[in-house]
Amino acid sequence: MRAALQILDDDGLPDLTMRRLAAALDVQPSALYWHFPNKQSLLAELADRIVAPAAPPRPAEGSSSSNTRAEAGALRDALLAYRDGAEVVSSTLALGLGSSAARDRLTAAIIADGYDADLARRAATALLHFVIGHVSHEQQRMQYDSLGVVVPDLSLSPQRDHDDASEFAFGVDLLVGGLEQNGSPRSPAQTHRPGAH
Amino acid sequence: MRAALQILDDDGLPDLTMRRLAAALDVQPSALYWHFPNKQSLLAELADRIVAPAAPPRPAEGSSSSNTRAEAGALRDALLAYRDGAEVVSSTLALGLGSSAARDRLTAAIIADGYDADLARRAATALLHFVIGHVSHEQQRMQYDSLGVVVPDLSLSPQRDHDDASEFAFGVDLLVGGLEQNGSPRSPAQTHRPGAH
DNA sequence: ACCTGAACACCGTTCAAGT
DNA sequence: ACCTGAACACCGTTCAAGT
Repeated sequence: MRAALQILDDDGLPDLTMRRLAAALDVQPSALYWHFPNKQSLLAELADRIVAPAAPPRPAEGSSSSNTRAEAGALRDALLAYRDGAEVVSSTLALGLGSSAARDRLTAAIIADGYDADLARRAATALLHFVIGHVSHEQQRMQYDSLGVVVPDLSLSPQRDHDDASEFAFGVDLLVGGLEQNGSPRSPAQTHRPGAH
Repeated sequence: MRAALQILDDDGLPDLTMRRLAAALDVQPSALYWHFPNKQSLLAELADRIVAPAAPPRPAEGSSSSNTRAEAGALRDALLAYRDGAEVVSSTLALGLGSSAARDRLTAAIIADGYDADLARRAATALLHFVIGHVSHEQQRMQYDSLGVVVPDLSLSPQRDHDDASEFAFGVDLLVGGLEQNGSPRSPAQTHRPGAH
């Protein structure tokens, strides 16, 4: 795991191959298959380690939706801490393998902000998709910037002064805003569009 | 492109290799490199074709945020129309290659619902991340379901009756709700958290 | 318990050469 | 203009065999 995180951070996810990892450990590639059934499970464990330090400052009651915002920010920080961190978590998230910790933590934060558990779970899913998508985008742009690739800036985009952090906060605010108006804190569970099913 | 979409839909993105595509066209793999500089650009063009039919029903003025909701739904449908469609678009989205059509169309829909252009662009980015993340998740679950893989259902999730469509609608509603309270239609541009930089 | 050696069945990409 | 042939430098994974 330590060696894998090293390779990931130094050279990126595409270079994190079983053969390269084996070489870093002075071992034959086949040796890794005694410790992990396959590459996917190795990545899943890596994802857990990346998400793990995403502990939010502290649970605070009262201030509106502050726990949710803090948790989203902490998760972003955790993903940004390793190169291609978002991509690693994204790849394992869909498999049901690992990284449910991220969703669980977001859910807990939303509940701590006073929302019903079922609503919280669904909102956490939406928030998680946004967070991973956004950070993934950030990191891929970083990679292309560092490679000197001229990424064609969106042709008709006049100002590009919103930096990543504020754009991230904007997205979180949209979701939190929707949350606050949909099921307001301490209200019973309520579906968003009655009769939609 | 036709052959590539065929392979994608029949066997999924992992099986869409240059060699397999060449074989389907009765051609040597190297022949493809006369038509495309590399695999990435081939995928980018594929992504454009997948997103293309995402035309929303019709622009309607008046009903609150209906254009945005319709466009998001149309985009979801387009991604679902091909196996691993979301993954294809996701992979090219970050590169700045192609698939800016999706963001542009979402932006246009939000503007049509009466929002300021700058706000619309940032909201479209957030919405796009959610849509792609959600559909990507849906499709990966499909793949594992069809393979008979027992995906460990979230341990402490009592009811799992919200189907994908309604969960998708819920996420869209959250973002649209946040949009409605943040910068209400026809109001001038306004930052979300003054002094946040 | 943990690893090696050797193989299997693949990849994307390049490039001289053909027609 | 469009393609072949042949190669380069890789992949993930399996499995008998070693210690």
